[in-house]
Order: sequence, then C-alpha cells, then structure tokens
Amino acid sequence: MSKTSNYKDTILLPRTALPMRAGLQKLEPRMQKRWKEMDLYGRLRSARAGRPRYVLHDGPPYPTGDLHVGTVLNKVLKDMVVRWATLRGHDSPYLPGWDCHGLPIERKIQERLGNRWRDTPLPEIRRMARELALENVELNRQVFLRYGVLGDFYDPYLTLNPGYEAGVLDVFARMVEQGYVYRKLKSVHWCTTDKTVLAEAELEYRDHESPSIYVDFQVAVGPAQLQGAAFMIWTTTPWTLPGNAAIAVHEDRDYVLASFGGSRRSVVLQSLLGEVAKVAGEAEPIATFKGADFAEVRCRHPFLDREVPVVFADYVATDIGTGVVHTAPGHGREDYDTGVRYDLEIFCPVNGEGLLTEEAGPFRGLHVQRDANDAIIEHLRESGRLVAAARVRHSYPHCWRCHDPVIFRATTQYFVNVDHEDLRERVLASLDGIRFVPERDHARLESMLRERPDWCLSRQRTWGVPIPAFHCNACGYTALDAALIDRVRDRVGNEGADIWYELEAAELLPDGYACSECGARDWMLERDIFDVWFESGASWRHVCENRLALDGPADVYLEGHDQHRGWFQLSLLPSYAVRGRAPFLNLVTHGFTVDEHGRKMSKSLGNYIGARDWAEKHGVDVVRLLLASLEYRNDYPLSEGHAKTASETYRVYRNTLRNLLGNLRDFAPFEQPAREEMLEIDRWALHRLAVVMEGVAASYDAFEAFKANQKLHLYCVKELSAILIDCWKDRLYCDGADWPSRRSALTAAQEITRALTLALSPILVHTTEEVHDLWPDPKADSVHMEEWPAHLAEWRDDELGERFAPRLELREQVLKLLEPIRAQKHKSTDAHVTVPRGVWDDAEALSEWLIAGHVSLGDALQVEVSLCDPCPRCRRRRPDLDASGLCARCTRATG
RNA sequence: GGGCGCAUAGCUCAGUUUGGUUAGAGCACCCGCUUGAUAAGCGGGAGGUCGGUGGUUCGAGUCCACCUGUGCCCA
Repeated sequence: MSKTSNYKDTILLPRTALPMRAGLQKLEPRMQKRWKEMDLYGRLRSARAGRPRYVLHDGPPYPTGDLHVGTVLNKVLKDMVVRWATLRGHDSPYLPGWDCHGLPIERKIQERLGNRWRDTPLPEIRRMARELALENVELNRQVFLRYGVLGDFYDPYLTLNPGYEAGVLDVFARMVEQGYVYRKLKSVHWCTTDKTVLAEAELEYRDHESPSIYVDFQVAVGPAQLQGAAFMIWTTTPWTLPGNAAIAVHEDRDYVLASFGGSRRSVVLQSLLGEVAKVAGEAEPIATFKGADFAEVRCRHPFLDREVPVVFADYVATDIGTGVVHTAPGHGREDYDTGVRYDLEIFCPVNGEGLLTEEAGPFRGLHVQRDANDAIIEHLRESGRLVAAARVRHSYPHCWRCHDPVIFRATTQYFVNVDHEDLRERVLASLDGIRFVPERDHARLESMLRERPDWCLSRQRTWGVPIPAFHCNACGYTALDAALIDRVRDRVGNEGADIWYELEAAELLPDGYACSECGARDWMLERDIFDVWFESGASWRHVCENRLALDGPADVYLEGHDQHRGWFQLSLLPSYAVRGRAPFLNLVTHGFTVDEHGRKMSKSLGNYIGARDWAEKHGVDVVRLLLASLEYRNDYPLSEGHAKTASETYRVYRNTLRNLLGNLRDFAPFEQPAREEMLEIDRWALHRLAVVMEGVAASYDAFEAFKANQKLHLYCVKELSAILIDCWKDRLYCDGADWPSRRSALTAAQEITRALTLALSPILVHTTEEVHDLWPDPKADSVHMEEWPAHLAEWRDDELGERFAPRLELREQVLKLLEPIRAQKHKSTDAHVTVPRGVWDDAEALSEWLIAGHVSLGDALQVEVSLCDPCPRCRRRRPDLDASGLCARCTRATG
C-alpha cells in the first residue's frame, strides 16, 4: 500500500448521502407523494397564518387534454412567485382554477353527437360537456402536480361550480342594477343550414364564387352638380341590398363625377376611375370632389322606398370596387360599427332560415343564398340601376360543420356599456396605480382600453352560465332585473346553473310575477349564455372575496400577454363597475413559446413540446430550471438544446450543494465560533453570501427569477467552486476535525448551504427538498416550510469586501504566472509565491488563498516551483517538514 | 391590412432610460492540469461590430427614419 493512501484515511474528505446523479424521474414522484401525505400546502397555511398575506390570483386556464411546455411555464412562474413570498414569511395561498365553460368543449360534444346534436336536450349536452371538462381538469391537474406546483389542488376553483356561477350572476346583477347592461342588435356570423350563430373560431375560410355587381344609388339630396347623378357602389352580396342603410365614402380621398358610356353619371373614387370604366363603359370626368364634400348628400335606395345618407368610413377600399361602399349594418361588422357611429337603423330583413322578410319588399320569401341574388340583380337590371354584373372568386367564411357559406345577420345581444358612469375613464385613470411588469404593458393595456367597443356579453350557446333574463311571451318585453337575478343567483349557488335548463320560468320567478309592460304572467327563459370572459372576469368575486377572504386587491395577476385583451382587461371592467377599484396591484405578463428559430410552437410545425414528455425525459427540476432561466417577458425559445443547457446548470447546482453537504459531514455536533473568531476569508465568504443573496432577493422581488438564477449560477461557478471550495479543501480536509480554523470554514459552509438551498427552492423544488433532508440543522419538516434567514444581512461587511478587491486581483495575477509552471506538470500546491507586502500581510492566509505550497512576503510578485518537498499528507510543498516527513500542521493533526 | 412588442457571441442573458476608452458574463467549444468534489473539479484560450439600410452627431449597440424577420392582439 502506498504512503499516500495511508494518509488518505487521516483526512476528512467530503462524504454525503446525496447522490451525484439525481434520478429525478424517481425522486420527484417520491417527493410529491411525501408532500401530499404531510399536507404540505395545508401545513403552510397554518404555519403562516396571521402573517402578511400575499395573494397571487390564478387566472383559470382552459382545461385541455394536452398541455405543452409553454402552458406549464405560466404555472411555474406563478409557483415561483408564491413560493418566494412564502419563503419570505408571507401567507401566500395559491388557489388554482379552471375556465370550464365555453366553445371548445361544446364543440367537442357537438362532434361526438354528430347528427344527434340538434335533437339532444340541452341538459344532456351540458352534462356531457361537464363530464369532458372535469376529465380534462383532472388530466391538467396531474400535469401541474407532476411539475411540482404547490397549491390547493384538491379543492381548486372551477367556473362550473355553483358557487362560482353564483358569483358571476352576482356581479352581473350589480352591473344591471347600476345600468351598465343594455340590449341591442349586433351582426353575427350565421349559418342558414344549421340555423345557428357561429363564433370566429367556427369559421373556415374557403374560396367561393359570388356575384360582383355595380349599382347606382341616385342622388336625392345634394349640391346642384350632383343633381340627376348617382353614387356607384360595388358589392359581392346583392342579397344584403335590402338591408342597405347608407353608402360610405372616405372623407379625405378624391372622388370624381364622371359620365360612363356617354349616358350614366356616377360618382366613384378618382383613383379607381380607370378600373370602373372597364366594366361601366368609357369614362368622361365631369367634376372632382373630396369625400368630405358629400357630408349632406342623401341617395335613393335602388328598389326600396327609402333615402340613405352618405357617411364616412376609413375602411373604404381604394384598390378594388368603386370607393363607394354599400353599407348594411345588419350584415357586416364594419357596416355595423358605421351604423352605430351614425345612429343608422340597424335592421336585418333576413330570418334564421336565410329567407328575406317583409322588410325586403318585393323579395320577401327568397333565400339569400339560393335565389335572392339573381332576383335582385334582375330587378336592378330592369330598373336601370345595375351598371354591370360579373362573377368573382374570393375567400369567404364557411361553416365548420356543414361547410356551407355563412351570412351576416343582426340579432339582439346583451352589452356592457363601457362608458356608463365614466367606467372607461375611471379604469384608465387607475392604471397609474398598477405596477406593470414589464412596464411597457401599461401603454399596451391603456390603448386597448381606450379603443375597445362595448362588451358583447351574450353568446348563442349552451355550455356556460345562462344570462338570467326573462322574456314576456305576450308582448316580448325582456325583464332584466337585479332583484330577479339575485333570486336566480341564490338558487344557482345551491343547485347549479343547470336549473335554468331544467325548470320553467314560473319556477324561477316570484309567484304570479307580471310583465311590467302588459301585465301578462307568461314568461320564457333567455337562452343565451355569457361570454366566458365575463365568467373569468368576475373571478375576483368568488375566488378572491369569498374563498380567499381578500378585502383589497390581489397582489399579482400573472398571465401571457394575450390577456391584456382578455382576462386583465375584462377583470378590470367589472371590478371597477361593481367595486370601483382594480382587482390587482401587480400585473405580470409573459410571452409565448417559440422554437430555436423564433417560430411559434405548434404541432403542425413539428416543434411542439408536450409537458408530460419533457417531465419524463429531463426531469421536472431541470425543466423548471430552464423555464426559470428565461427572460419570460419576451417570447422565449425552447428546444432540446435548451434543455441540455439547463441540465448542465442543474449539475452545477447539484454538485456544489453535494460538495457543501459532503464537507458538512461532521458539522452537527459543533459549537459554532463567534463571528470575530472566524478567519478573515470565511468572514469574507459570509459577506459575499450576504451581498449575493441580497441581489437574488431583489431579483425575485422584481419577478425576475431568471436574474436570480443567473446570480446564483454565477455565484456557484465563480465564487464557490472556483475560489472558496477550492481554497477550503486544504483546511477542511487536513486540519484537525475540531480545530477552530476548520470550524470557521464549516460555519461559513453551513450558512452558504442553507442560503443557497433556500434561494433555489422556488425553482428546484424537489432537489432542494432532497438537500434539505441532509442539512445538518433543519428547522422544519420541509425545505418549503423554512424561512429566509433574517440574519443574512448581518454578515455584510463592505469594508471587508473592499479589502478583498486587491486580493482577488492578486489571485488572477498569480494564476497567470502559474501557467508556465503547470505546463511543466506542476500544480499550484507545488508553488512558492512571493507576494509584495501590503496586499495581505498574512503568509498563511495567502497560501490558502492562492492554493500555493507556501508563500513569502517580499517586494515583487514572484511565482516559482518551490524547492521544498511536498508533505505526503496535504501534498503541499512546505518549508516546515519535520523528521516524519510531514509538515508541522499535518504532524499536529495526526498526532 | 392595422396596433403593440421583440431582434447583442453557437445558447441564455448584461449593457440601450441620462450616446463616448479595445461591447461584458455564464454555458457550450478548443487546449492544458487534476484524479483527495472524479459519469466531478481547476486553469488558459478562441469566439459578437450589436437583424439590415440610411440619417443625426466630433462620436451610436445606445437617438431618428425606413426595411427585413418573428410573435401577440385586432380586422
């Protein structure tokens, strides 16, 4: 046996039960099981009861069968915020939720039912939808739990729960009470085959051949120059002409009155005159106008007894048509907006079957997609109003189910008046009191709020919370009344919203309730449901006020930036309308997942990353670490390469902690030395720890976990691994176990281990628990119940820190000078370093600091191979070897 | 088509608000050392002209304009 291995038994090498290889796939489920069994979440609630609260209110995701890593990022970001708050001693509950109603699930049910859909009773459809929603919630919950997210997952909030539904109805009742809600016609996509409204997501755009006609609207009222002339419109939907209420021009553009083919005199956009002439006949300009000149002009409808005004609109196309736009507010979104702006009558002479009604005059009874077009074109031709007719192929919306082209049709909808009681202005003014992360979102949300139209609350759907209105069967009056809604709310709160579909109106109304208009007592229930955004936008009532007993605003809402238009905005509006205040203090927003090329993640692009796949493949702690290292406020890239990088970082943390734990192998029985008894380098180590952790805390406080991670990583690599742990080896391994010098280092190592573990615990939730189990002095049953060490700041000593600046420089210089010596197969412990006086006049401390064999103080810096022999135990070339061959220190340590 | 963002080494990020010496880290990479943190550790090195173009300026990654790519929202 060699001499060296003899001495190996006399030194204290690191020893720990923490395996080098993590085996996360096994470790994580084990930890999660433990947390569930010990009821970690519940115990944290008790442990932090009475502490300052910090509430992150979870925006409810839609329950889907399949989660990708991007979805999990949102949850992990939230989890880190909550865990950090908890670590700092706050009572920070996390009540996760799901947005269970809505179109995607209803469509799935529709697909399953196929042709049976129309004959299936509504309660049955709702039952199936609920079942699917709950199934998906369960699937998602498993994933979130697999990702180590800590929260009230065994009693989450679901928007389909009676209590939640009652909260929605309560908010609605208060808004009705205060006059925010009104009913009005609005144009919607309508399928005449399925006789149903279609949402934007239910449209598929395909090529479709339509008529393309040019029609003259004779001037009825206008300047002398226009007498006897006409405005020429272009349209591809002749059947909408009965709904015409105006013709629109662009206020700032140039228009020209021209004669076409020598006879017809019509106004068109000047820049389109040439194009129009191709179909309308040779054009001869007569006079030019600005769009604005037509302000007072009125025209005669081409076949109905009606005058329509010329109005201004900025969407007037200048590259196709005539620049004069047929406007039918009941048949198109932009037309509708124009109609609202000019207070035009919004009417829709088309019924649900697609048949023109009485208001369409001679065309009554014709089907808009089958025979109305031809009849109208023929009529226009005969009356001379038709300038030209052709066919055109263009992209046109079709129904997702029957694939037939859809139409626009105006129906009565429920709206929130966002300007009632200055709601919009009040919300805008409140934005200054909200902290936006990132700051730029302030302007984004502000401009969205400024420009948004009134909020259409109603959907002609089945899977949602019903709008609690009653229609009088006798006179058609709609009773939308806060007191009635409160009655419904109370019953829904106990029995669930399904009662709306199971009971008759009379069972939900007070006995003998009579219509205020006609006195009748025969009522019908409204069949529309709420926009799901109204449900989630009212979450503050049930979740924050009722379940979390929160008086003030939530501390944080944290979602993707698509929620500026969605949940953020649509929570602000009801909260202001009902409570006159914002629902949150901090608004944190993250970007979206893209791949390494910056393209969005999608299954069709083949860059889709399933959350479950990655959990199993890389381990959750690695994925969490990856997510925690991203500047999430921009779009963030994810790929296998990124996961690999995260694994490397993970190994750094793990090995650093492993070494620290190994060195603390015999820490437990020690009495810790007083601070002033500690070696200077160890006091410096604690000073640095305090400084680093201060920065880490500031980063977490600013919702910048990625910066905290960066600081921690740098700390591990550059300070712990490269300097401290390397320097400490000699003292920790070779000094006597109970020497004050060794205890001094152990004390520092222990503080570092503690702080580093805790600082990483919001990210590496499983690994830090594993490390915590091996702490020599745990204070709690779980790392997640520990508190951030308050005494950290006391270690800070800036004066000491400054003293080390030149010493760090010296170290750099010595390392450079060591290069040629290393090239001769020598190591730094072979070196004899001469250090100029004034940097650190302590040769022993310097020899540790520089990991040199021995150090002399002198005039100039010099690094050379020592002439001394190495001590066989500590392997340093020492000038003080004794007769046994050991250096003085090793003799004492072994003696 | 419109609005709002983003674009610095192979990767993740600093630096841009208040323009000024050779643009900084870590990881990965290459070379060397170590074998007493060892499927670990230490040291050294190379690598960007800051998406593009054009301006303002004595001077721009940093200010302005336009463009390209990309993302979200809206139409």
